[in-house]
Amino acid sequence: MSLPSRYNPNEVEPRILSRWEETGWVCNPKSGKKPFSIVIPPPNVTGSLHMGHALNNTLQDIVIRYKRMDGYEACWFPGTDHAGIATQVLVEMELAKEGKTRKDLGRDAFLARVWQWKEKYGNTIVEQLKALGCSCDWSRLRFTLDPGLSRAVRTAFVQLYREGLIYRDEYLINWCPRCETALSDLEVEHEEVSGHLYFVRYPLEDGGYVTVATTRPETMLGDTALAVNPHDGRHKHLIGRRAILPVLGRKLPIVAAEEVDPEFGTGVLKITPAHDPVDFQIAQRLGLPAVNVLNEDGTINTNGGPFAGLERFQAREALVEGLRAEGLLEKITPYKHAVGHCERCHTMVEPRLSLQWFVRMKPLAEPAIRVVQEGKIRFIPERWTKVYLEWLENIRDWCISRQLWWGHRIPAWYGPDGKIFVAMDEEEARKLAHAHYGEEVVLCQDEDVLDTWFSSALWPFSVMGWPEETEELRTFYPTDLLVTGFDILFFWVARMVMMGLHFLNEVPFREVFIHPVIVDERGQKMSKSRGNVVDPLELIATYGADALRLAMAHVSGKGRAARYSPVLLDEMRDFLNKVWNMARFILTNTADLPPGLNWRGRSLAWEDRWILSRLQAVIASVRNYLERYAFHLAAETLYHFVWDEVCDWYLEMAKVRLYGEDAEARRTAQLVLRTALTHVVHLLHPFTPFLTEEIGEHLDLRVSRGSYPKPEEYLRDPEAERVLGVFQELVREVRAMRAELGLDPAEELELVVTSGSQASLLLGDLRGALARLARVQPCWAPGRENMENAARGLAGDVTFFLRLPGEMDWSAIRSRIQRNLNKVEGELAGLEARLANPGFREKAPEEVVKQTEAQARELRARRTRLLRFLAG
RNA sequence: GGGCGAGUAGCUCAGGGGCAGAGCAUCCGGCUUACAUCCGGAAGGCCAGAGGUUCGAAUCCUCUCUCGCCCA
Repeated sequence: MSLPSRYNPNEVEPRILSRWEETGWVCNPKSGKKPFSIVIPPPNVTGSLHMGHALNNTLQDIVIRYKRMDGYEACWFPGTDHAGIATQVLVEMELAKEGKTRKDLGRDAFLARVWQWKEKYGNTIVEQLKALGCSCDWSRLRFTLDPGLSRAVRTAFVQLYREGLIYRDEYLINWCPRCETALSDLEVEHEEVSGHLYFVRYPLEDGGYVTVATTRPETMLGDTALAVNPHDGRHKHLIGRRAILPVLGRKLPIVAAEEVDPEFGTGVLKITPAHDPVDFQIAQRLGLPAVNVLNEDGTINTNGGPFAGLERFQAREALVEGLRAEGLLEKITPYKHAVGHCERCHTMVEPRLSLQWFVRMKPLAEPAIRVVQEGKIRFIPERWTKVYLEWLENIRDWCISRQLWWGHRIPAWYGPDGKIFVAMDEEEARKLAHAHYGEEVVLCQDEDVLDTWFSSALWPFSVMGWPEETEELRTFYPTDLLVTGFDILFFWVARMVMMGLHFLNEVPFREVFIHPVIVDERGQKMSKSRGNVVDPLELIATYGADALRLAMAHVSGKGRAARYSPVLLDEMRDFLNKVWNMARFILTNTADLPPGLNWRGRSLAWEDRWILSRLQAVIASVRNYLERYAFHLAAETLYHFVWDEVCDWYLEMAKVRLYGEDAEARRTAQLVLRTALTHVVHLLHPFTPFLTEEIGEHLDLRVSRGSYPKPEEYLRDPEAERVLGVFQELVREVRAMRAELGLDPAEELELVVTSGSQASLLLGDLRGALARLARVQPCWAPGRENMENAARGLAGDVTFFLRLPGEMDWSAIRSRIQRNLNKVEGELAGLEARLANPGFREKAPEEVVKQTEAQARELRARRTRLLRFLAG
C-alpha cells in the first residue's frame, strides 16, 4: 500500500463526497431508533456560502453526525429561504443594470424573472453545504415557496386571522423609500449620524412665536399640533393656545403631553402623527388628525403644498431656505442622533402612516415566555435566556405585510366595498363573499406579500409537512436542537417558539445553541463594503473542508464575536496532515495483520495499558464536551490526544516492538495501534468527516456509519499512567540535559540509574522504549553515589547519571540543577505556607489537604536530592 | 438611557475556587526508515486596575478603566 506522505484534501474530498452522494443520509421516521432532529436555519436561496454559514452548519453537522453514530435516527432537515426583500433587491439591482425597474416589467414578468434567478442560483448554496460536508437528509430539501410550505403559510395566516390574532390597520410603520415597502421594527438598523437640529419659529395666533427644535424640518408639513410637557413651568402658558404652521398656515393647537422631554430642544415638540412614533402615540390619545406628507418613493405628496414632488432631502433644504428668508429659522446646531436605516439597502427609513397587516403578539408571546421560564427550552449559553425574555416581555405587534412581489401573497380578498375575506384560496374567498353579499361579486386579492420571517417562523413544522399530520411530525417534532447566531434570536428563534406553541401546542426545539458571529482579524464585522469578507469556499480550496470545520469548532465557544485567523487554518491543516501520517504509519505497519485478531487476552505492554487507559478518558471527556456543545474543548482534547499522546509517545514506543524480533509482542503492538487508530477516526469523524472516512476506507470501515466510541471503565489504568508518567519525565530529563549540554542528539549515551521505585520497570519492561526515546543505553547501578564524567539527573524519584562523552561544561549542569532547585523551593514554600495556615487544615476538604501534604513531601524529597547533587 | 460580551505570554486565544496552559512567533539543536505541514529543547505572564468574600481568587462579588456589541 502506498499512501502519499501529505494529506491532500482536494483529491480526497470530492471522492468521499460522491460516495456520500450515492447513499445519502435519508432518515426513516419509522426505524424505531430514538429520534434526534435539527432543522437548518434556511440560507437565502440565492445566497452563497459565507463564514457565518460555515460556522453554523459545521456545528450542526458535528452534532448530527455524533448523534447518528451514537445510535439515534438523526435527521437534519435542510432547506432554503426565499428571503423576500433580500432576493427582490438583488434582482432589482440586476434589472437596474438594464435600465429597468420592476414596475417596467409588471408583477408577473418580474416574478418570472426572480424564479429564473432562483433556478439559476438556487442550487449553489446546497452544493456548497455539501462541499462543507453537511450530512443533511437532502431528500427532504425544502424551499419556503414550495407549494406545501406555501400552504402552511396560508393555513397559519387564515387561522391567526380567524382567531383575531392577525388584523389590518392604519398604523405608523417603518418605510423604506427605496424598497417602497413597510419594514418591521427588527428590519431597521439604528445608526448614529451627525445631523442638525433646526430651531424653527412657529408664530402664535395671538401674537409672538414659539421656537421648536426638529431634526427633520420637512416633516413639519405634516404637523397637526405642538406639545409641551405639562410639568414644564416655562411653557405652561402655551397650553390651549394655537400656533400657525409656517408655509402652510395650518392652525396648530398646543397640547400637553407627558411624552415631551423638556430637555430636548426648547421643550416644545411639534406633533407630526403620520411621521413620528411618539407623535403618533400622542395624537392617537388626544384624537389629533394625522397628515401624511410622503409618497411611497419618499417624495413629498400633495399635502406638502408648494413642496409637493420634491425628494425628501431636497424638500428639507428648500423648506429651510424658505424659513430663513421669512426670519423663522432661529438657528441650526450640529446634532448627533440615531437614525433608522433599511437593513437590506441601507436607505434611511421614514416612519410613515399606512395601512398594513399586523400580528397581535402579546397573546403569542406569553406562552413563549412561559416555556422558557419552565425550562422546556434551554439556551446555551444560558445568558441568552434573559435577552430572549426581555424582548418578548416588551414585544410590539408585528407588521407582516410587505409592498413587495417576491413572497407569499397575503391570502386576503376584498369585496367591492372593501370588506375583507381571508381564505386559503380564491375559491374559498369567493364562497365567503357569496355568503356575505348573497351574490357573485368581483374580488381582488391583496397586493402585498408576507414578511419572509412569517414563513420562517413556521419552518420547524412546515418542513415536516404541516398542516398534514405526517409521520415526520410525529417522530421528529419537536426537534431537539436549534443552532443559530444571536443576530436572528428575535427575527427567527422567538417567532418559531411562538408559532410552534400556537399551532402544535409544543415547543419547536428543546435546546438552542447560540454561536458567535465571525469577524475579521481586527475584530471588524465582515461586509462587502468593508472588503474584508473571507470566502469559506476559498478556504476549502486551500485547506480543505475538514480544516475549515475544525477551525469553526475551535471558535464556536467565543462570546459574541469569533475572530477569523488564517493561522488557525494553518494549524488545523497541519493537524490533519498529522492524523493522516499517523494513519499512514499504522496502516503500513499493520498491513500484515491477519483479520479477526484482537488484543484482548494478550499480554499488554505498559504503554499499551497506558494508551488504552488514556483513550477511555478522552472518549469520556469528548462525549461530555459534545453533550455540552463545547465543540472547541472536544476538538482541543482530540488534538492533543492524537498529537501529544498517540503520536509523540505511543507510536514511538510501539516502534520498539514493531521493528523488534518478538513476533507476539509485535502483534500486540499492531493490534493496539489499530484499536487506537479506529477509535481516533471515529472520535474525530464529526469534526473531520472527509479525512476520517478516507482513513476508514483503508481499514475497511465506513466510519460515517460507525458507532461513536463509548468509554470502557475497566480499561482505566492508574498504575500504567503512573509508570508512564515517570518514564516520560525521565526521557524528557535526559533530552533536556542533552540539549543544554549541547550534545549530539543522535549520539547514544550510557544512562546509569542508581535508585527509584520504578527503576526495575524502566530497566526491564520499558528498557527498549527508554533506549529508543532517550537515545541511551540504560544500566542499573543501585546506590551508586558518584561517577566520573557524568551528569547527575533526577526524574520523579529516579536518580541517574548520564555518562558524558568527554570534558563537559559542568557549570551548565550545575545551573540546571540550581534552576530546578529554585523552582522546587518556590513551589514548596507556597505549599508549606498553605499547610501552616490553620484555617486551611480546618476548612479545606480533606482530600485537598492530603493531596497538598503529599505534594509537599514529594517536593521535600526532591529538594534533598537536588541539594545532595549540588554538593556532590 | 438600559443590558451584554471581551481584556490571561510578542500575537491569536483555551481555562474559570486548590502548582498559570496551547498554537503561532522567538531562541538553540536535529532531514532519527509516518509526517520538515516534522522532531527535541528553551525562553517568555502582578491573568486590565482597585476593593471585597474565602483557609485559598486568574476564576466568585462590587466598583473603575479600555474595546466591541445589542436594545431603546
